[in-house]
Amino acid sequence: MSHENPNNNMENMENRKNIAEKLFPNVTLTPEEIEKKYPPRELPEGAMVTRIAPSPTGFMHIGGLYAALISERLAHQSKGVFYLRIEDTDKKREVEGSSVLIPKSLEHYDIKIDEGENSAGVESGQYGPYKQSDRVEIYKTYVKSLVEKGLAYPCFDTPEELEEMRKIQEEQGVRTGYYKHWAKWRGKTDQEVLQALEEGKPFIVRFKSEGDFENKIKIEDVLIGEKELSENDQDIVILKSDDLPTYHMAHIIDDHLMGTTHVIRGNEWLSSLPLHLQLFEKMGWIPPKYGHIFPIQKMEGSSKRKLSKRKDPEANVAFYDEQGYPEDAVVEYMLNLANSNFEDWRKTNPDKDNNEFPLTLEKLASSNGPLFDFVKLNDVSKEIIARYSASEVYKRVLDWAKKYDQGFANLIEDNPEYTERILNIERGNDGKARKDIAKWSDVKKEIEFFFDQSFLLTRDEVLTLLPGTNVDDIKSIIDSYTKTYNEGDTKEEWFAKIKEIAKTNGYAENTKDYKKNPEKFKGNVADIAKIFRVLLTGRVQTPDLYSIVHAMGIERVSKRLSVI
RNA sequence: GGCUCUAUCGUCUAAUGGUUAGGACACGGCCUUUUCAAGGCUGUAAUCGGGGUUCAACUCCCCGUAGAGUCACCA
Repeated sequence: MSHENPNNNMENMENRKNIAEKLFPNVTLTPEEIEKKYPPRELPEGAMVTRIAPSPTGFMHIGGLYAALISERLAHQSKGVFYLRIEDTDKKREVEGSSVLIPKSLEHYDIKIDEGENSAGVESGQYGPYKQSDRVEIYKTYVKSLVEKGLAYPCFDTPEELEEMRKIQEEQGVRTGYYKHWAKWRGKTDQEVLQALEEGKPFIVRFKSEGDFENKIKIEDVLIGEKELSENDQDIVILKSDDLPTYHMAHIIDDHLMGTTHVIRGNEWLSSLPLHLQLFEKMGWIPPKYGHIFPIQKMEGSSKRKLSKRKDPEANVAFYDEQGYPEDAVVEYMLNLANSNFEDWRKTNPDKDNNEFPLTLEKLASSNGPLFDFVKLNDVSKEIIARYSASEVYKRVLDWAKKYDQGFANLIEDNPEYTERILNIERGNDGKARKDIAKWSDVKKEIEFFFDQSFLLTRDEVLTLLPGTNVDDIKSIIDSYTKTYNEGDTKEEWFAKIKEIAKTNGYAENTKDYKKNPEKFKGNVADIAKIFRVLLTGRVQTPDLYSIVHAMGIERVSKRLSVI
């Protein structure tokens, strides 16, 4: 390790080359050759190149979708590129077949990737391959050159030795890790390394950090702002014993080669940012801008915690599809979390596609670990569904039911016109539509009673729903109704007749009269309506009765009225 | 535990040293009304605590407290 003698330096360089060659006998490429294949992107000024880079370890996490949505909007609004890169360098945690879930989810939410492998398995883009396991030659080439330059070194510690070291560090109360004098193989002579290699010991490659933990460096995060963090002094692993790189190394190389300008990722990465910046510097590359977003959290008892893959079904994006939330609802809810001015924008632009909303990093910066709020999601969703036409709702519900409730799917598919008529009740584009459907799984319980197949009401049940009402009165009321009913009546005409029926049967015509002199009446007109409501629907709370009567049709109405 | 980040109504947040601290969701009331929704009007509700700096602090600084993240041959 002499720096004084130039001959020694020359000798060291030779030795390192020798070591690198022995480490990677099959690597024949050079960094320069690789760089040539990844020319700078030709994009307009200010265009952002962003990516979503998940590891295929199971289902897609809602936080991943959130980061993807933000990244995609930023890229496309700046006429840039958004791409998907699969980071499958952890073979132990990889879940077979889960990588396809990612493009599937993105496509489902209409988050368009410009490059990467889509759900059909077709890869597009000139900066690939977009799956890290297909890029091992690239990583090894760079790692090899790092070893040649003396910026990385092989390490032959066994896991047991590392465990032992860690224990000692914990006992001594010092920082754990592979750094300074703890970095045993960093100080070994070339001869010792060569010998270990000779013996065929398995190795990993570590980055040789020249950082000092006591040194604070200023880092610039596009979301959090300028912060001070300690310099990295850990000789982190960059190449594992299975020949695959670690995340740190792989993402540095990929983001550089693929021309990424902005990395939007979870803030669990913030503490390793000094390391990443250091790696970029040592590679001689300009780092992208980093933005760390806080995780979406939920309340558990009285404390907040990150949405957990294991405990929380809502952490899985598939959950929202199962529940039947329209994609737009999930997207708009997330846009609202990302930029709180989204709501105002939506209010002033009710008909615009949410893609037109200008998402900004500035507004995103203030989002600090929001709590997932189902009530709010439901509200957003209700507003969106209220704007759908009956036929759109029908189509969406049917699609959903075919996947998650086949029985219900059959029911409404057998009665398309009837179902649409039902769904059209109190639905209009005047902004005053019913807002009682938040998700497709709500629809069944809302409209079930319309269908004879799922409607069974006995006389006794009717009477328990109408306590204190005389059976003869009910009969008489129904009788007057059937006699005066006219299919062509308007809502006003129809209700005038109900009032008339109330009057002739000793009920108050309107609530005001009834409230003035309750003792003079058997009840009021609301009670009359209630009788029909119960007989027709089996419940005491329903949408507008006139609409129900007309949606059901004369035959069904008569049949239901005849139960008594 | 070390290091780091964060802190405004119950929730999501607005207010880049000067506002009666604003909005949305939720909750309550009233109006409308054949029930329920929807709609209109309206109300309750917040700057974590303590010190500074300043004429003036939600805003800047320090110390607490709380929450979160991270400390792997995982990403």
